[in-house]
Amino acid sequence: MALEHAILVALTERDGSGYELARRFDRSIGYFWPATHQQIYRVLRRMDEAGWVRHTEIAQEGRPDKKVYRVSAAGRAELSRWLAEPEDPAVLRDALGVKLRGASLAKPGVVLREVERHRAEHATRLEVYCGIQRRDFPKPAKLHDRDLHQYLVLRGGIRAEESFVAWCDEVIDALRKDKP
Amino acid sequence: MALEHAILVALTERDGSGYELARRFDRSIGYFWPATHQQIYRVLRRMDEAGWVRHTEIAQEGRPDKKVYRVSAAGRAELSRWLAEPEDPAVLRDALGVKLRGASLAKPGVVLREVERHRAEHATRLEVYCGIQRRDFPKPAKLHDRDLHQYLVLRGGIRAEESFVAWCDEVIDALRKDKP
DNA sequence: GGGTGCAGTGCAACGAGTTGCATAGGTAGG
DNA sequence: CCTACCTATGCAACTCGTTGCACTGCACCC
Repeated sequence: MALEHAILVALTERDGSGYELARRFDRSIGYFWPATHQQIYRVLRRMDEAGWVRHTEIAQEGRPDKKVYRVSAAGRAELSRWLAEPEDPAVLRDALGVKLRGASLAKPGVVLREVERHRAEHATRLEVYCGIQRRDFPKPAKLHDRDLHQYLVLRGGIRAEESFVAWCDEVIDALRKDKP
Repeated sequence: MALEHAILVALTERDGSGYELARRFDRSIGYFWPATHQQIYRVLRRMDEAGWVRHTEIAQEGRPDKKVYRVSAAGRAELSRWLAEPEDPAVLRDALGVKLRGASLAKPGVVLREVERHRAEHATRLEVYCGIQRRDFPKPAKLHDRDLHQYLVLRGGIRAEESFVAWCDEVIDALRKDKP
């Protein structure tokens, strides 16, 4: 139940509408906590009812009105309560592991090709993250507080993708050698 | 929708009851596709109705009867169909990233302690996986087919935990230095 | 002129996963 | 002796997340 809190963090960084939050999730927080606009709208309404956020309706020309949300004092209190609360460590959940484990039940090469496909996709993500790192954090040693935290989160994404790609390479190599 | 397929893989390796499958998930496949006994029971019934598995009721003394499931021809067909079907790569989803991003909104040290806690838990998991590796796969170069696949899946778990622990160390180091 | 994409909100239905509980006898430990 | 856990199944209720759709109007490209 952390989408509420992910939204609180995002809104603390900057106020925004549901739509705008969904875009931001696509580009940053969503790398670590994906969410669709649907989910965000529903949760924002719930948070509004709970008093964690307040909204201001903004009339616009040519396009629909929007509701811009900001975090209330209660929301900030809830966020700092949650930050201090111990969280269960996340678990892995990747169907590729299941497929690999069942690889001998498919035609030869089928799972190998799937691993290669996943490798390519993760390598692409890694490229994206590295690009962000080069562009936004060229001098990591100088970073403090918020900027530092954002950088470290990105580092987590980079490390995760790197290790996934390296694993794929190990798997691809082993599967090729196993087939004479 | 891969729990069905995870169960098919597990049942192909060895027939079993719902309960027994739940135990096995706790100890092996569940490292990559966690599932509770509840979920497994429900999905097994659905799979039975769909004809992917068949069950035999086995009377026991002193304890409840059990239903032992085995994969049918239709189940094997479905499994090989699924294995050949491209899967969307898994996404990261870890609340620790959200907490880190919101670290400056909590009292100093609160998030640092949480990262340390997670590091410890992931290090423990890593130890468990390494133990399994030493015990079950002392000579990885000799492995083939099923054994090789199982080993490679385990390697994925090890790499993921290693990289998570390394990231935690980077974060802990950076957070300590940032606080004068 | 028609398709696509963006901005903006939202409903309705579904599927996946979690939690609490119930039943029932056996076995182990404080 | 009582608590707690193990084997074994299952119901009920819930939360969480996904997918498909609807409406409006502008801008862009072919």
